[in-house]
Amino acid sequence: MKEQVPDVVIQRLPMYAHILRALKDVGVESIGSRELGAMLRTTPAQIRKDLSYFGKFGKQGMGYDVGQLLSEVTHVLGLGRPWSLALVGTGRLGRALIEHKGFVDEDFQMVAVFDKNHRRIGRKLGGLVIQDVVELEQTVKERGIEIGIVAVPPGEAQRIIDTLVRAGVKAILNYAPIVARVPKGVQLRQITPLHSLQSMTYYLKPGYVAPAPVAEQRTKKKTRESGI
Amino acid sequence: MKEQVPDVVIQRLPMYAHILRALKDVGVESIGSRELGAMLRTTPAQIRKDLSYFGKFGKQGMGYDVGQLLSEVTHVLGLGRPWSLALVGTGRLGRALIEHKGFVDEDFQMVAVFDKNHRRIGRKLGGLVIQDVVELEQTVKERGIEIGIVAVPPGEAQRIIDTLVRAGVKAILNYAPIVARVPKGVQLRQITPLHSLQSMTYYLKPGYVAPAPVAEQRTKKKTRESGI
DNA sequence: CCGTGTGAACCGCTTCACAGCG
DNA sequence: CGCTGTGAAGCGGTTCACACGG
Repeated sequence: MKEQVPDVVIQRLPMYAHILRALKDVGVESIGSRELGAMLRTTPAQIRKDLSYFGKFGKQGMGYDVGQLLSEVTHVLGLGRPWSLALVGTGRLGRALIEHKGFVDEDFQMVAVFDKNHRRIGRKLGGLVIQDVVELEQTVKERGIEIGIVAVPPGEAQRIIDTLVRAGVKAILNYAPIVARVPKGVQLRQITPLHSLQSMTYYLKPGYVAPAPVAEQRTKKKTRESGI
Repeated sequence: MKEQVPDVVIQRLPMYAHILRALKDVGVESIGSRELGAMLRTTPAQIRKDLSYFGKFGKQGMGYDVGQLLSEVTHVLGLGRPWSLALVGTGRLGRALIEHKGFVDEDFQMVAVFDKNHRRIGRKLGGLVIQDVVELEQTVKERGIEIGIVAVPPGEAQRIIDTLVRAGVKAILNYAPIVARVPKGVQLRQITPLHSLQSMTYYLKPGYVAPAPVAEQRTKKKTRESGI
Protein backbone atom coordinates (compact mmCIF):
# COMPACT_ATOMS: atom_id res chain seq x y z
CA MET A 1 0.00 0.00 0.00
CA LYS A 2 1.64 3.24 -1.11
CA GLU A 3 1.02 6.92 -1.48
CA GLN A 4 0.56 7.80 -5.12
CA VAL A 5 0.50 5.31 -7.95
CA PRO A 6 2.74 6.21 -10.91
CA ASP A 7 0.92 6.76 -14.19
CA VAL A 8 3.06 4.18 -15.95
CA VAL A 9 1.82 1.55 -13.58
CA ILE A 10 -1.79 2.39 -14.35
CA GLN A 11 -1.06 2.12 -18.02
CA ARG A 12 0.38 -1.33 -17.51
CA LEU A 13 -2.54 -2.68 -15.52
CA PRO A 14 -4.78 -3.36 -18.53
CA MET A 15 -2.14 -5.77 -19.78
CA TYR A 16 -1.97 -7.39 -16.38
CA ALA A 17 -5.73 -7.80 -16.44
CA HIS A 18 -5.60 -9.17 -19.95
CA ILE A 19 -3.08 -11.86 -19.09
CA LEU A 20 -4.69 -12.74 -15.79
CA ARG A 21 -8.03 -13.25 -17.46
CA ALA A 22 -6.43 -15.51 -20.02
CA LEU A 23 -4.74 -17.50 -17.25
CA LYS A 24 -7.96 -17.80 -15.31
CA ASP A 25 -9.85 -18.96 -18.40
CA VAL A 26 -7.29 -21.69 -18.84
CA GLY A 27 -7.68 -22.75 -15.23
CA VAL A 28 -4.40 -21.53 -13.80
CA GLU A 29 -5.00 -20.71 -10.16
CA SER A 30 -1.69 -19.41 -8.99
CA ILE A 31 1.26 -17.66 -10.59
CA GLY A 32 4.59 -16.27 -9.50
CA SER A 33 6.15 -12.95 -10.39
CA ARG A 34 8.71 -14.71 -12.51
CA GLU A 35 6.20 -16.37 -14.83
CA LEU A 36 3.92 -13.36 -14.89
CA GLY A 37 6.88 -11.19 -15.75
CA ALA A 38 7.82 -13.51 -18.59
CA MET A 39 4.32 -13.34 -20.01
CA LEU A 40 4.27 -9.56 -19.83
CA ARG A 41 7.84 -9.13 -21.02
CA THR A 42 9.03 -7.46 -17.87
CA THR A 43 11.06 -8.38 -14.86
CA PRO A 44 9.73 -10.07 -11.75
CA ALA A 45 10.86 -7.05 -9.76
CA GLN A 46 8.68 -4.81 -11.88
CA ILE A 47 5.66 -7.01 -11.27
CA ARG A 48 6.16 -7.07 -7.53
CA LYS A 49 6.80 -3.36 -7.33
CA ASP A 50 3.76 -2.53 -9.40
CA LEU A 51 1.47 -4.70 -7.33
CA SER A 52 2.91 -3.39 -4.09
CA TYR A 53 1.33 -0.01 -4.81
CA PHE A 54 -2.06 -1.48 -4.11
CA GLY A 55 -1.49 -3.96 -1.34
CA LYS A 56 -0.11 -7.36 -0.57
CA PHE A 57 -1.81 -10.00 -2.63
CA GLY A 58 0.86 -12.63 -2.81
CA LYS A 59 1.80 -15.41 -0.47
CA GLN A 60 5.49 -15.74 0.19
CA GLY A 61 6.88 -18.92 -1.13
CA MET A 62 3.83 -19.41 -3.29
CA GLY A 63 2.89 -16.56 -5.59
CA TYR A 64 -0.33 -14.82 -6.48
CA ASP A 65 -3.84 -16.20 -6.65
CA VAL A 66 -4.88 -15.53 -10.22
CA GLY A 67 -8.55 -14.97 -9.56
CA GLN A 68 -7.99 -12.71 -6.60
CA LEU A 69 -5.32 -10.69 -8.35
CA LEU A 70 -7.49 -10.29 -11.42
CA SER A 71 -10.40 -8.95 -9.46
CA GLU A 72 -8.05 -6.68 -7.56
CA VAL A 73 -6.57 -5.21 -10.73
CA THR A 74 -9.99 -4.91 -12.27
CA HIS A 75 -11.20 -3.08 -9.22
CA VAL A 76 -8.24 -0.71 -9.13
CA LEU A 77 -8.86 0.24 -12.74
CA GLY A 78 -12.48 0.99 -12.01
CA LEU A 79 -13.69 -1.78 -14.28
CA GLY A 80 -16.36 -4.28 -13.43
CA ARG A 81 -19.04 -1.71 -13.93
CA PRO A 82 -20.17 -0.36 -17.28
CA TRP A 83 -18.87 2.93 -18.66
CA SER A 84 -20.87 4.77 -21.27
CA LEU A 85 -19.32 5.94 -24.53
CA ALA A 86 -20.31 8.34 -27.25
CA LEU A 87 -18.82 8.12 -30.72
CA VAL A 88 -18.50 11.26 -32.81
CA GLY A 89 -17.88 10.71 -36.49
CA THR A 90 -19.27 7.79 -38.48
CA GLY A 91 -16.97 7.80 -41.45
CA ARG A 92 -14.98 4.72 -42.34
CA LEU A 93 -13.00 4.89 -39.16
CA GLY A 94 -15.96 5.47 -36.87
CA ARG A 95 -17.91 2.66 -38.46
CA ALA A 96 -14.98 0.30 -38.20
CA LEU A 97 -14.54 1.14 -34.54
CA ILE A 98 -18.12 0.49 -33.62
CA GLU A 99 -18.48 -2.66 -35.62
CA HIS A 100 -15.11 -4.11 -34.81
CA LYS A 101 -15.81 -6.64 -32.12
CA GLY A 102 -13.31 -6.44 -29.34
CA PHE A 103 -13.03 -2.71 -29.50
CA VAL A 104 -15.61 -2.50 -26.81
CA ASP A 105 -15.93 -5.16 -24.16
CA GLU A 106 -18.57 -5.67 -21.57
CA ASP A 107 -17.33 -2.78 -19.48
CA PHE A 108 -17.66 -0.18 -22.21
CA GLN A 109 -20.96 0.43 -23.83
CA MET A 110 -21.59 2.68 -26.78
CA VAL A 111 -24.78 4.53 -26.07
CA ALA A 112 -24.84 7.27 -28.72
CA VAL A 113 -23.28 8.06 -32.08
CA PHE A 114 -23.10 11.40 -33.87
CA ASP A 115 -22.32 12.78 -37.29
CA LYS A 116 -22.76 16.10 -39.02
CA ASN A 117 -23.48 14.60 -42.42
CA HIS A 118 -27.21 14.74 -43.05
CA ARG A 119 -27.01 11.73 -45.29
CA ARG A 120 -25.93 9.67 -42.31
CA ILE A 121 -28.08 11.17 -39.59
CA GLY A 122 -31.07 8.96 -38.84
CA ARG A 123 -29.48 5.81 -40.13
CA LYS A 124 -28.61 3.06 -37.71
CA LEU A 125 -25.10 2.05 -36.74
CA GLY A 126 -24.33 -0.72 -34.33
CA GLY A 127 -27.90 -0.73 -33.14
CA LEU A 128 -27.95 3.03 -32.52
CA VAL A 129 -29.56 5.79 -34.51
CA ILE A 130 -26.99 8.31 -35.72
CA GLN A 131 -27.79 11.68 -34.21
CA ASP A 132 -27.01 15.14 -35.49
CA VAL A 133 -23.82 16.39 -33.92
CA VAL A 134 -25.62 19.56 -32.84
CA GLU A 135 -27.33 17.40 -30.26
CA LEU A 136 -24.00 16.19 -28.89
CA GLU A 137 -23.69 18.45 -25.88
CA GLN A 138 -27.24 18.05 -24.72
CA THR A 139 -27.36 14.30 -25.19
CA VAL A 140 -24.11 13.77 -23.33
CA LYS A 141 -25.37 15.86 -20.45
CA GLU A 142 -28.78 14.27 -20.30
CA ARG A 143 -27.54 10.73 -20.44
CA GLY A 144 -24.47 11.31 -18.32
CA ILE A 145 -22.14 9.89 -20.93
CA GLU A 146 -18.69 9.54 -19.44
CA ILE A 147 -16.26 8.96 -22.29
CA GLY A 148 -16.07 10.40 -25.78
CA ILE A 149 -14.50 8.86 -28.85
CA VAL A 150 -13.50 11.28 -31.55
CA ALA A 151 -13.27 10.00 -35.11
CA VAL A 152 -13.84 13.16 -37.12
CA PRO A 153 -11.50 14.91 -39.57
CA PRO A 154 -8.59 16.81 -38.01
CA GLY A 155 -10.10 20.20 -38.74
CA GLU A 156 -13.14 19.51 -36.62
CA ALA A 157 -11.60 17.47 -33.85
CA GLN A 158 -10.69 20.26 -31.45
CA ARG A 159 -14.16 21.74 -31.64
CA ILE A 160 -15.74 18.36 -30.92
CA ILE A 161 -13.37 17.84 -28.02
CA ASP A 162 -14.29 21.22 -26.59
CA THR A 163 -17.96 20.34 -26.88
CA LEU A 164 -17.44 17.01 -25.14
CA VAL A 165 -15.57 18.71 -22.33
CA ARG A 166 -18.28 21.34 -21.98
CA ALA A 167 -20.82 18.54 -21.76
CA GLY A 168 -18.94 17.08 -18.82
CA VAL A 169 -17.03 14.21 -20.37
CA LYS A 170 -13.91 13.42 -18.33
CA ALA A 171 -12.11 11.11 -20.74
CA ILE A 172 -11.56 11.28 -24.48
CA LEU A 173 -10.09 8.85 -26.94
CA ASN A 174 -9.03 10.84 -29.97
CA TYR A 175 -8.25 9.35 -33.36
CA ALA A 176 -7.74 12.66 -35.14
CA PRO A 177 -4.08 13.52 -35.73
CA ILE A 178 -3.94 16.81 -33.90
CA VAL A 179 -2.28 18.08 -30.76
CA ALA A 180 -5.47 18.34 -28.80
CA ARG A 181 -6.07 20.69 -25.92
CA VAL A 182 -8.02 19.54 -22.88
CA PRO A 183 -8.31 21.16 -19.46
CA LYS A 184 -6.54 19.57 -16.54
CA GLY A 185 -8.61 16.84 -15.02
CA VAL A 186 -9.77 15.53 -18.39
CA GLN A 187 -8.04 12.40 -19.60
CA LEU A 188 -6.95 12.27 -23.21
CA ARG A 189 -5.50 9.39 -25.17
CA GLN A 190 -4.30 9.79 -28.68
CA ILE A 191 -4.47 7.01 -31.27
CA THR A 192 -2.19 8.09 -34.07
CA PRO A 193 -0.82 5.15 -36.02
CA LEU A 194 0.99 7.42 -38.44
CA HIS A 195 3.11 8.74 -35.62
CA SER A 196 3.92 5.21 -34.56
CA LEU A 197 5.13 4.47 -38.06
CA GLN A 198 7.09 7.69 -38.22
CA SER A 199 8.92 6.96 -35.00
CA MET A 200 9.75 3.39 -35.97
CA THR A 201 11.52 4.47 -39.13
CA TYR A 202 14.15 6.20 -37.02
CA TYR A 203 15.36 2.82 -35.84
CA LEU A 204 15.23 1.39 -39.34
CA LYS A 205 17.45 4.01 -40.90
CA PRO A 206 20.85 2.81 -42.09
CA GLY A 207 22.56 5.15 -39.64
CA TYR A 208 21.02 3.70 -36.52
CA VAL A 209 23.04 1.41 -34.31
CA ALA A 210 21.44 -0.32 -31.38
CA PRO A 211 22.67 0.75 -27.96
CA ALA A 212 25.26 -1.55 -26.46
CA PRO A 213 23.57 -4.40 -24.54
CA VAL A 214 24.79 -3.00 -21.22
CA ALA A 215 28.14 -4.67 -21.85
CA GLU A 216 28.79 -5.79 -18.24
CA GLN A 217 26.78 -8.01 -15.93
CA ARG A 218 26.59 -11.02 -18.15
CA THR A 219 27.58 -12.71 -14.91
CA LYS A 220 24.38 -14.62 -14.24
CA LYS A 221 25.52 -15.20 -10.71
CA LYS A 222 22.88 -14.79 -8.07
CA THR A 223 22.50 -18.54 -7.99
CA ARG A 224 23.79 -18.30 -4.49
CA GLU A 225 26.36 -21.04 -4.77
CA SER A 226 27.61 -20.29 -1.29
CA GLY A 227 24.60 -21.76 0.41
CA ILE A 228 24.39 -25.51 -0.07
CA MET B 1 24.84 17.18 -31.24
CA LYS B 2 24.82 14.44 -28.64
CA GLU B 3 25.70 10.83 -28.06
CA GLN B 4 22.52 8.81 -27.90
CA VAL B 5 19.04 10.17 -28.48
CA PRO B 6 16.46 9.17 -25.85
CA ASP B 7 13.57 7.10 -27.15
CA VAL B 8 11.01 9.53 -25.81
CA VAL B 9 12.49 12.24 -27.96
CA ILE B 10 12.13 10.12 -31.06
CA GLN B 11 8.54 9.47 -30.18
CA ARG B 12 7.90 13.18 -29.90
CA LEU B 13 9.45 14.07 -33.24
CA PRO B 14 6.43 13.07 -35.35
CA MET B 15 4.42 15.70 -33.49
CA TYR B 16 7.15 18.24 -34.07
CA ALA B 17 7.08 17.43 -37.75
CA HIS B 18 3.31 17.63 -37.80
CA ILE B 19 3.21 21.08 -36.27
CA LEU B 20 6.11 22.40 -38.30
CA ARG B 21 4.46 21.29 -41.53
CA ALA B 22 1.28 23.04 -40.51
CA LEU B 23 3.23 26.20 -39.71
CA LYS B 24 5.07 26.06 -42.98
CA ASP B 25 1.84 25.57 -44.92
CA VAL B 26 0.48 28.69 -43.31
CA GLY B 27 3.57 30.64 -44.25
CA VAL B 28 5.22 30.99 -40.86
CA GLU B 29 8.95 31.18 -41.44
CA SER B 30 10.37 31.39 -37.97
CA ILE B 31 9.32 30.28 -34.52
CA GLY B 32 10.71 30.38 -30.99
CA SER B 33 10.86 27.60 -28.47
CA ARG B 34 8.21 29.33 -26.41
CA GLU B 35 5.57 29.34 -29.13
CA LEU B 36 6.51 25.89 -30.36
CA GLY B 37 6.29 24.62 -26.81
CA ALA B 38 2.84 26.12 -26.44
CA MET B 39 1.65 24.44 -29.62
CA LEU B 40 3.02 21.07 -28.53
CA ARG B 41 1.92 21.46 -24.91
CA THR B 42 5.40 21.27 -23.51
CA THR B 43 7.91 23.65 -22.08
CA PRO B 44 10.38 25.72 -24.07
CA ALA B 45 13.18 23.96 -22.22
CA GLN B 46 11.93 20.62 -23.46
CA ILE B 47 11.90 21.84 -27.03
CA ARG B 48 15.42 23.22 -26.85
CA LYS B 49 16.75 20.12 -25.13
CA ASP B 50 15.12 17.80 -27.62
CA LEU B 51 16.48 19.69 -30.60
CA SER B 52 19.93 19.94 -29.08
CA TYR B 53 20.34 16.20 -29.52
CA PHE B 54 20.63 16.69 -33.25
CA GLY B 55 22.45 19.94 -33.67
CA LYS B 56 22.07 23.67 -33.41
CA PHE B 57 19.33 24.86 -35.66
CA GLY B 58 18.29 28.03 -33.89
CA LYS B 59 19.59 31.51 -34.05
CA GLN B 60 20.01 33.18 -30.69
CA GLY B 61 17.68 36.05 -30.18
CA MET B 62 15.58 34.86 -33.10
CA GLY B 63 14.35 31.31 -32.99
CA TYR B 64 14.16 28.46 -35.46
CA ASP B 65 13.68 28.56 -39.20
CA VAL B 66 10.53 26.53 -39.74
CA GLY B 67 11.44 25.09 -43.11
CA GLN B 68 14.93 24.14 -42.08
CA LEU B 69 13.83 22.62 -38.80
CA LEU B 70 11.10 20.65 -40.53
CA SER B 71 13.46 19.14 -43.02
CA GLU B 72 15.91 18.41 -40.24
CA VAL B 73 13.33 16.57 -38.15
CA THR B 74 12.06 14.76 -41.22
CA HIS B 75 15.56 13.66 -42.02
CA VAL B 76 16.29 12.48 -38.50
CA LEU B 77 13.18 10.32 -38.54
CA GLY B 78 14.22 8.76 -41.80
CA LEU B 79 11.24 10.18 -43.63
CA GLY B 80 11.34 11.86 -46.99
CA ARG B 81 11.74 8.55 -48.72
CA PRO B 82 9.03 5.96 -49.17
CA TRP B 83 8.70 2.97 -46.85
CA SER B 84 6.83 -0.09 -47.98
CA LEU B 85 4.06 -1.66 -45.94
CA ALA B 86 2.25 -4.96 -45.96
CA LEU B 87 -1.15 -5.35 -44.36
CA VAL B 88 -2.17 -8.70 -42.96
CA GLY B 89 -5.85 -9.13 -42.26
CA THR B 90 -8.60 -7.56 -44.32
CA GLY B 91 -11.49 -7.76 -41.93
CA ARG B 92 -13.35 -4.63 -40.92
CA LEU B 93 -10.33 -3.21 -39.22
CA GLY B 94 -7.90 -3.96 -42.00
CA ARG B 95 -10.23 -2.52 -44.62
CA ALA B 96 -10.80 0.59 -42.55
CA LEU B 97 -7.07 1.09 -42.15
CA ILE B 98 -6.30 0.83 -45.81
CA GLU B 99 -9.19 2.92 -46.98
CA HIS B 100 -8.96 5.53 -44.27
CA LYS B 101 -7.19 8.42 -45.90
CA GLY B 102 -4.57 9.88 -43.64
CA PHE B 103 -3.54 6.55 -42.23
CA VAL B 104 -0.83 6.38 -44.79
CA ASP B 105 0.87 9.48 -46.08
CA GLU B 106 3.24 9.92 -48.95
CA ASP B 107 6.10 8.34 -47.04
CA PHE B 108 4.32 5.07 -46.37
CA GLN B 109 3.04 3.00 -49.19
CA MET B 110 0.98 -0.11 -48.90
CA VAL B 111 2.32 -2.57 -51.44
CA ALA B 112 0.64 -5.85 -50.48
CA VAL B 113 -2.33 -7.11 -48.51
CA PHE B 114 -2.99 -10.59 -47.21
CA ASP B 115 -5.82 -12.63 -45.79
CA LYS B 116 -6.42 -16.28 -45.09
CA ASN B 117 -10.10 -16.20 -45.98
CA HIS B 118 -10.56 -17.68 -49.44
CA ARG B 119 -13.63 -15.58 -49.99
CA ARG B 120 -11.47 -12.48 -49.80
CA ILE B 121 -8.35 -13.69 -51.58
CA GLY B 122 -8.26 -12.41 -55.15
CA ARG B 123 -10.50 -9.45 -54.49
CA LYS B 124 -9.09 -5.98 -54.69
CA LEU B 125 -8.59 -3.70 -51.74
CA GLY B 126 -7.17 -0.23 -52.02
CA GLY B 127 -5.94 -0.97 -55.51
CA LEU B 128 -4.19 -4.17 -54.46
CA VAL B 129 -5.18 -7.77 -54.98
CA ILE B 130 -5.61 -9.58 -51.70
CA GLN B 131 -3.10 -12.42 -51.55
CA ASP B 132 -3.25 -15.67 -49.65
CA VAL B 133 -1.46 -15.32 -46.36
CA VAL B 134 0.59 -18.42 -47.18
CA GLU B 135 2.43 -16.21 -49.66
CA LEU B 136 3.25 -13.67 -46.95
CA GLU B 137 6.80 -14.69 -46.19
CA GLN B 138 7.88 -15.09 -49.76
CA THR B 139 6.29 -11.90 -50.97
CA VAL B 140 7.79 -9.84 -48.17
CA LYS B 141 11.21 -11.24 -48.94
CA GLU B 142 10.95 -10.81 -52.69
CA ARG B 143 9.68 -7.29 -52.58
CA GLY B 144 11.78 -6.20 -49.63
CA ILE B 145 8.79 -5.01 -47.66
CA GLU B 146 10.00 -3.16 -44.59
CA ILE B 147 7.04 -2.73 -42.26
CA GLY B 148 4.16 -5.04 -41.41
CA ILE B 149 0.73 -4.09 -40.17
CA VAL B 150 -1.12 -6.79 -38.29
CA ALA B 151 -4.89 -6.66 -38.20
CA VAL B 152 -5.81 -10.28 -37.64
CA PRO B 153 -7.67 -11.87 -34.73
CA PRO B 154 -5.67 -12.21 -31.48
CA GLY B 155 -5.26 -15.94 -31.83
CA GLU B 156 -3.38 -15.63 -35.09
CA ALA B 157 -1.42 -12.47 -34.43
CA GLN B 158 1.70 -13.96 -32.89
CA ARG B 159 2.09 -16.45 -35.72
CA ILE B 160 1.76 -13.66 -38.29
CA ILE B 161 4.28 -11.57 -36.40
CA ASP B 162 6.71 -14.48 -36.35
CA THR B 163 6.28 -14.91 -40.08
CA LEU B 164 6.88 -11.23 -40.73
CA VAL B 165 10.01 -11.32 -38.63
CA ARG B 166 11.24 -14.41 -40.42
CA ALA B 167 10.67 -12.62 -43.71
CA GLY B 168 12.94 -9.81 -42.59
CA VAL B 169 10.52 -7.11 -41.53
CA LYS B 170 12.11 -4.83 -38.96
CA ALA B 171 9.05 -2.91 -37.78
CA ILE B 172 5.54 -4.05 -36.94
CA LEU B 173 2.41 -2.13 -36.11
CA ASN B 174 0.12 -4.53 -34.29
CA TYR B 175 -3.59 -3.97 -33.77
CA ALA B 176 -4.26 -7.32 -32.14
CA PRO B 177 -4.67 -7.14 -28.37
CA ILE B 178 -1.93 -9.50 -27.35
CA VAL B 179 1.41 -9.18 -25.62
CA ALA B 180 3.46 -9.79 -28.71
CA ARG B 181 6.95 -11.22 -28.77
CA VAL B 182 9.53 -9.89 -31.17
CA PRO B 183 13.28 -10.38 -31.18
CA LYS B 184 15.52 -7.51 -30.20
CA GLY B 185 16.16 -5.24 -33.11
CA VAL B 186 12.60 -5.45 -34.37
CA GLN B 187 10.44 -2.46 -33.59
CA LEU B 188 6.92 -3.09 -32.35
CA ARG B 189 4.12 -0.66 -31.72
CA GLN B 190 0.88 -1.71 -30.19
CA ILE B 191 -2.44 -0.04 -31.02
CA THR B 192 -4.84 -1.16 -28.34
CA PRO B 193 -7.68 1.31 -27.80
CA LEU B 194 -9.32 -0.89 -25.22
CA HIS B 195 -6.27 -0.58 -23.00
CA SER B 196 -6.39 3.18 -23.38
CA LEU B 197 -9.98 3.15 -22.22
CA GLN B 198 -9.18 0.82 -19.36
CA SER B 199 -6.42 3.03 -18.08
CA MET B 200 -8.48 6.20 -18.31
CA THR B 201 -11.18 4.83 -16.08
CA TYR B 202 -8.75 4.72 -13.18
CA TYR B 203 -8.70 8.50 -13.16
CA LEU B 204 -12.47 8.68 -13.47
CA LYS B 205 -13.19 6.55 -10.44
CA PRO B 206 -14.78 8.33 -7.48
CA GLY B 207 -11.77 7.49 -5.32
CA TYR B 208 -9.22 9.26 -7.47
CA VAL B 209 -7.89 12.64 -6.40
CA ALA B 210 -5.62 14.63 -8.65
CA PRO B 211 -2.06 15.07 -7.41
CA ALA B 212 -1.42 18.37 -5.71
CA PRO B 213 -0.42 21.04 -8.26
CA VAL B 214 3.19 21.08 -6.93
CA ALA B 215 2.09 23.47 -4.19
CA GLU B 216 5.22 25.68 -4.17
CA GLN B 217 6.83 27.73 -6.88
CA ARG B 218 3.90 29.92 -7.72
CA THR B 219 6.56 32.61 -7.39
CA LYS B 220 6.78 33.62 -11.04
CA LYS B 221 10.00 35.46 -10.31
CA LYS B 222 12.73 34.94 -12.86
CA THR B 223 12.28 38.47 -14.07
CA ARG B 224 15.87 38.97 -13.05
CA GLU B 225 15.38 42.08 -10.96
CA SER B 226 18.94 41.88 -9.71
CA GLY B 227 20.53 42.68 -13.03
CA ILE B 228 20.42 46.25 -14.32
C1' DC C 1 18.80 42.56 -24.39
C1' DC C 2 16.27 38.21 -26.34
C1' DG C 3 16.34 33.46 -26.92
C1' DT C 4 19.26 29.34 -27.89
C1' DG C 5 22.23 25.66 -26.18
C1' DT C 6 23.68 23.11 -22.20
C1' DG C 7 25.76 21.51 -17.73
C1' DA C 8 23.75 20.56 -13.37
C1' DA C 9 20.07 19.72 -10.22
C1' DC C 10 16.08 17.32 -9.74
C1' DC C 11 12.54 13.85 -10.12
C1' DG C 12 10.23 9.54 -11.09
C1' DC C 13 10.56 5.07 -12.50
C1' DT C 14 13.28 0.74 -12.70
C1' DT C 15 16.38 -2.43 -10.85
C1' DC C 16 18.76 -4.35 -7.05
C1' DA C 17 19.25 -6.75 -2.93
C1' DC C 18 17.64 -8.47 1.00
C1' DA C 19 14.50 -8.83 5.22
C1' DG C 20 10.79 -11.53 6.45
C1' DC C 21 6.83 -14.56 6.04
C1' DG C 22 4.81 -19.01 4.90
C1' DC D 1 14.23 -22.62 1.81
C1' DG D 2 11.21 -19.96 -2.09
C1' DC D 3 9.20 -15.95 -3.29
C1' DT D 4 6.94 -11.68 -1.89
C1' DG D 5 7.32 -6.91 -0.39
C1' DT D 6 10.28 -2.99 -0.06
C1' DG D 7 14.02 0.46 1.13
C1' DA D 8 17.89 1.98 -1.43
C1' DA D 9 20.67 2.56 -5.39
C1' DG D 10 20.74 3.47 -10.20
C1' DC D 11 19.26 5.58 -14.37
C1' DG D 12 16.86 8.28 -17.86
C1' DG D 13 14.46 12.11 -18.75
C1' DT D 14 12.79 16.82 -17.39
C1' DT D 15 13.47 21.21 -15.50
C1' DC D 16 16.44 24.83 -14.08
C1' DA D 17 19.46 28.51 -14.67
C1' DC D 18 22.79 30.70 -16.95
C1' DA D 19 26.71 31.42 -20.38
C1' DC D 20 27.01 32.98 -24.77
C1' DG D 21 25.91 34.47 -29.64
C1' DG D 22 23.27 37.58 -32.76
